[in-house]
Amino acid sequence: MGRKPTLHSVAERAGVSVATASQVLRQTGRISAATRKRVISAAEQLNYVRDSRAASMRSGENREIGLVIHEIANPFNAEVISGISDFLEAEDYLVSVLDSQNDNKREERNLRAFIAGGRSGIIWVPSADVLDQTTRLLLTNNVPTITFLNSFPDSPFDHVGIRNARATYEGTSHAISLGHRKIAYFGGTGSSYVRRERMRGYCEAIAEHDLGPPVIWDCEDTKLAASAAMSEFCQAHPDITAVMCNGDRVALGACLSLAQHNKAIGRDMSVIGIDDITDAALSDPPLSTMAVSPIELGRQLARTLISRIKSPDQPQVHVDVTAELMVRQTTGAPLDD
Amino acid sequence: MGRKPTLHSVAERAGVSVATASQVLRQTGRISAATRKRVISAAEQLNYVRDSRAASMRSGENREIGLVIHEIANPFNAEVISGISDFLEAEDYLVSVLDSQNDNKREERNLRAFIAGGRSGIIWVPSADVLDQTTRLLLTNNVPTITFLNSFPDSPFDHVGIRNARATYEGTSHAISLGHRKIAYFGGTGSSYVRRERMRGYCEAIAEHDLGPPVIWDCEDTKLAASAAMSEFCQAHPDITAVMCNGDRVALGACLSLAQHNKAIGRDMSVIGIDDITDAALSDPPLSTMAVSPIELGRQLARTLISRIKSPDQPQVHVDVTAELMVRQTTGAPLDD
DNA sequence: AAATCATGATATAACGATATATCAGTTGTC
DNA sequence: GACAACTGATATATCGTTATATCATGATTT
Repeated sequence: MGRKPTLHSVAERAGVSVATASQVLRQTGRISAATRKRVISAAEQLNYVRDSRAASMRSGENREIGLVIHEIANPFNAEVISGISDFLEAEDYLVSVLDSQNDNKREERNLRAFIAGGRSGIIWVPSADVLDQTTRLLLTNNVPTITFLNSFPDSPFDHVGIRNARATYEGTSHAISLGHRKIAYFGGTGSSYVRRERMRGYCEAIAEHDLGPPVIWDCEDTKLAASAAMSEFCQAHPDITAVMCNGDRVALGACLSLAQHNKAIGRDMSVIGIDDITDAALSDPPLSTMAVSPIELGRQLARTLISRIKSPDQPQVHVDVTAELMVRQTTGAPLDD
Repeated sequence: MGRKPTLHSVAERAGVSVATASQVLRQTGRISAATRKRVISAAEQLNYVRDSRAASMRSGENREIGLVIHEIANPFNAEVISGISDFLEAEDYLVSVLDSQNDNKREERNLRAFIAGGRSGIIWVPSADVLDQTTRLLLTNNVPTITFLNSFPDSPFDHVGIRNARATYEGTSHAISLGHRKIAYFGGTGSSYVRRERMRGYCEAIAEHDLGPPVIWDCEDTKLAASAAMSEFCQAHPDITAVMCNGDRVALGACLSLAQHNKAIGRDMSVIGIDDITDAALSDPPLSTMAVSPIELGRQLARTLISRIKSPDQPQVHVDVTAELMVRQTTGAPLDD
């Protein structure tokens, strides 16, 4: 079995022309029941798989979507990938994933590969610092593109994300309503679109209640970094009683450090996350967080992308999904002084 | 910008033939410095991206590898994907991922898509119950395929995985050397290749020390399921003092339940995992586990796959990476009765 | 019986690139 | 000055499909 079967070999075995074989396998044209059966059986016997490169080149149709994400190992990202795949598979699209690992050079290479492969659409979680050329590449090559979760200034693309400012505003307000007066924003680095929005919501909430100047503490977005950062943070700001975190992973890292220093989480220090990753509910103590539904994100994304593919000239679309407050056990009233 | 730029439009703008343009962009053939410059500049101005479908169809070369995994959201899987990508990118391959979500129908669809796309190699984590037809499809279409982590009976493919039996043998032996006499195997369901091997290593270790019949407790491979299962398990087997777990995720779930029932982990009950996922060290208490290096897996995988692509007719290869005992704080001597 | 129509199949030209052969010119050799 | 050898560029066939037009053939109409 030296080479792989082609439409030619299927047609030959069935004793018909390639044109006929093609029509049978695509269920189109006028074909008699007898020859249809012969072709199908020949294809099965040969284990024929249509070459999608040739097919999509000729027909212009390619039911494959490319997803470029900047960190597959991020549990929230991993969870939403499943959500996306489910919805797009229902529409008979296939979603393949490339990981850009937060590197804008790799990001461009990955997007370029999807353009090169003639994907019918691209879903893209932009890195914090997108290259100008990357945008130009996508535009000139005319691929329907949607940014997801993160965006960037003057983006010409459709966007599906989270109502970030509102999420942190409500998370912070939750702490305020419990009686906290000294609340910090904890985690993240740099100024991606997502983080800017989240910090804005936090700032608005504390400004509204005259809780003094905002306190923002940077740290890398991993559990390990967050744990180390929280130790330093407690030393630097002993008066703070609640932290609105940049995400669940950071929040869980913070809790880890607090537990190790024998602080009572939800009493000495309240912690609020964003995302509601699976581990949030399965941590000790369970994390209070602003929950985002991967299902809902997947649904919106699929809808927006398909609508863009169908009518490429419609005006830019921007959809934001609302996060819901999920009170568990890392938030509570502050201790009296 | 109606349509996307092609080699034809680049050649036209540079005032040369498509053949020349192609040679310039592939850095082959004899081309003068002057025309080379004109072509490159034309390509840049047009934001030209080579259509990899046409290119790979004609040349037969396609530096893309497909990875079919059965659960992207599994943290261990997510971590090894990065390891794999790193090594294969160094060899100038691109790795795209499809998630089969543990469904053998979807698994076949995904593999079929990679065959259809003319990938130069496929890395595949087989589901627990692979369809016969799936194997035939891969063989007849002549795609270099490597199974990864999991395998299945009579697999004709190269394999890179973990020395599973040895890992559980050593994990169990570690518990025995601490003085434990009642040790169970905890977690997983059904009988995938991986789990069979892991149970075998555990059985061998306890048989070697005459520790009675093996105790095996099934549960689904998630933290939530493991937590619930551990509660039941403690009721059913109050005499057991150590569990060798089917993986870190299950081990962490077990710890969660133990903590909630106020059992001292590492004293009342010792817990050993496999994998050493990032969270293992960042849990409270940190998890003792049989550590597998994603880097090492990635290296072996890349090497095996590339060697198979280069010489398709070499005999079947089987590589297993050794897991190393990593003692943290979930294992300790059992309490006296 | 000639004209019309539907049926089932096929021939052929694309899609966008690359491999191969070829072709003018120029330069070099004896 | 004839022939070879090299240089830089091009024409053409091809990869495996699908879209379109076309073509026999037999059935139906007038």
